[in-house]
Amino acid sequence: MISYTLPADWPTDEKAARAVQDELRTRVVVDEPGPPPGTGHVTGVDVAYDDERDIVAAAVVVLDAATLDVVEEATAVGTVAFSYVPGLLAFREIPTVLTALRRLTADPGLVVCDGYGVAHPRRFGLASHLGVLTGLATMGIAKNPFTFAYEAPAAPRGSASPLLDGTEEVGRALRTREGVKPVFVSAGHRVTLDNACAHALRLTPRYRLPESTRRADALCRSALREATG
DNA sequence: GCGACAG
DNA sequence: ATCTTGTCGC
Repeated sequence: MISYTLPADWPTDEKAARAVQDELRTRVVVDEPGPPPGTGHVTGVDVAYDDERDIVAAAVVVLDAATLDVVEEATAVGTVAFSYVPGLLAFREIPTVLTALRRLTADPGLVVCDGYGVAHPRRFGLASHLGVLTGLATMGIAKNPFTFAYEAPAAPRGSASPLLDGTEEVGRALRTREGVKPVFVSAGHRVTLDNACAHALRLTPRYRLPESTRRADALCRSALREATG
């Protein structure tokens, strides 16, 4: 069941947020392969902030998974109700992201977030949180390894190495461009890590970062400029 | 206790 | 995330 509704008891402080994480983290589904790469839709999600006025702009961009052409776009502007705390990013971004998703008429398909899924201290990063709340298949692609360890993947595009929390592989450092710093992929909800990496490669025919997040990044920035000035 | 720390 | 010019390269 797909729902873009923000829970009524959305937390506003760290303690409540951690309690919410502990309750929802048990609902993450990791035994579904997820949509096959190149089929259906892939939706990029990103947000931009104006720290001066506590404003946040979210953008969702639906792409045709086969051609990477834009199918539909939507934005939303809201108030930041949670400060940045590493590990609690979801509480800062999700409210406005849900509003943007609500404005979509197309099926989002697989949602690609700018950040982590289960590669998270509590195995419940932004992508997993969004997945559990909506029921959508989600994954995360981050630009930094957060607190996790990894060995540099081989130079060729497509090379990967495990992203480790101790001895547990929580994600993968994936080389999307030859000889360029890898991106950090993790499963969010209802997708496999292997499948998430396959999607990540299909989304990066030209740049290090996936087309989905590049598109969403550009859109949320312009939405923020429009809302601010 | 202190520093690090996705965006 | 954000503050920020010019510049090298395809």
